[in-house]
Amino acid sequence: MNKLIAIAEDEKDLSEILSINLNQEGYKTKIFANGIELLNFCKSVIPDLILLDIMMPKLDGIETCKLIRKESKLQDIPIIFITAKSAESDIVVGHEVGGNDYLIKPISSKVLVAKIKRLLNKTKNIYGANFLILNEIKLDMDSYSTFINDKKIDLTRTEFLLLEALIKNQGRVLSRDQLVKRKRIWGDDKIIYDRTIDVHVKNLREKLASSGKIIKTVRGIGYIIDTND
Amino acid sequence: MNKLIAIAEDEKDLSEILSINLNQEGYKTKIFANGIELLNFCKSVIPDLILLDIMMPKLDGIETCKLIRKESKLQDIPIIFITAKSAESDIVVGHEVGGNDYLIKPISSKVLVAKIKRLLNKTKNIYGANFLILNEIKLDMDSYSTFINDKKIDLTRTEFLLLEALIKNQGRVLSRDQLVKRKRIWGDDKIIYDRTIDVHVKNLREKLASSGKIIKTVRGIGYIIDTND
DNA sequence: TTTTTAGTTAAGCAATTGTTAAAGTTAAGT
DNA sequence: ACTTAACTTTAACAATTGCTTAACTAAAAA
Repeated sequence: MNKLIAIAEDEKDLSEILSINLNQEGYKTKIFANGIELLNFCKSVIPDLILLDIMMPKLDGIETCKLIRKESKLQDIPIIFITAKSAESDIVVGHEVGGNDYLIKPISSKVLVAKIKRLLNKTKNIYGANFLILNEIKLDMDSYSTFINDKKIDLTRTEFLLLEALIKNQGRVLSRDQLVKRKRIWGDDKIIYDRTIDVHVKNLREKLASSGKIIKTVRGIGYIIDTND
Repeated sequence: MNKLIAIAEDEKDLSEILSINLNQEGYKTKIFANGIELLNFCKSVIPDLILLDIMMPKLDGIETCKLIRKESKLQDIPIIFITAKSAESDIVVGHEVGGNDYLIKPISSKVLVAKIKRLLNKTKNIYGANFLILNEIKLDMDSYSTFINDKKIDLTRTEFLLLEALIKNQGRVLSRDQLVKRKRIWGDDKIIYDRTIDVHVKNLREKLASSGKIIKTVRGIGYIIDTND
């Protein structure tokens, strides 16, 4: 089924380009000049994803997001904030009010589509799949238990979630910085020294024994799961 | 995915003709009357290629190009200058400030499309994944790994990023100075002796083995990737 | 030939990562 | 509330990697 993406953005140039790009990828789009228009529309139709510019007249993105998250029918819709290059603090606030991701201007169409795809596919997988499997490693997402060749091993909560993050991003390097900012592991505002990751990785490798080899270090960048060799 | 071409040209007749021609070829276009308008737009959206008239009111093509090349997010966008028949010197200056190619008025639509295709086809994406491909060389931008004929080779972070810069600017000489100032490689304020580049290039060539031949030295100027011969 | 520029080498040094142990934290049981 | 145990985080130090520089050689230009 064709997904509907709502775009709330007052810069017409930008919203049109976004819309064209998304249409080409097979998404339907609907453009709104501010938060009020968007919310009005949502009374009758529930979009599958919302792009929300933070700086907007009448009702800005942050306030709009807060209102969306209050509506039980709308509260699980993925929201991507659009923010100006400079305003790093926007990202933090965006997260706090329930944003799922953000795009920093100028926006590349590649990044736009990638983020949207990621979010739309994610919501699909949340329901149903309770196992995360990678070769001989199996994570039971319900019981938080880990198996290697169906033999149970004990991981702590942090180790388990770290391994989950790495597996879910298989083939992509995750920097310490990206890892340390994971809400799923460290909540909203806890600040963790990035080298803490190294210790967890060390312990993970140890507990995974020979399977631990798949956690590779990419010097100068971060860690990655790589099953080749 | 459909590419967006930005046209900065004050002669409305010409920009419309260019736009129509490109639309027919399946490109999206956006017209700007001068450099300022273009740069403004680029604060929100990154075009895939820019056509830049040298003679423009407010902010001419050369100055516009200089400003684009200073922005790390925009610095690798292919730029084609549009210049009047007489002004041969424009071509030289255009190259110096980082232009990739030029079109001389009157512009034939055949030449226009050919030049654009040549510049855009250099890097193709496969599977929507983040690959940078040049002949037998493939860079996986997610895992920071490099392949030659699908065989993995080990590059260090710096070598990888240097190769990325050269490939993204294929056909354009990058001076040691330009390279040494790349934020993506050396961050904001690190000062590097420019001949350090030579050593990295030497190591790169060695690791790329026979494929290393494509990194050419342009004596007195810098390095370039050139796949001819 | 002289001068300039680029290629190459190797050593010192800086940056990054691995590892350990101790201190801090949390949670559960008594 | 106290104790204990398990886990997390940090700090310190060791090991490693690879970046940068300087010095020398080779090649090209003047």
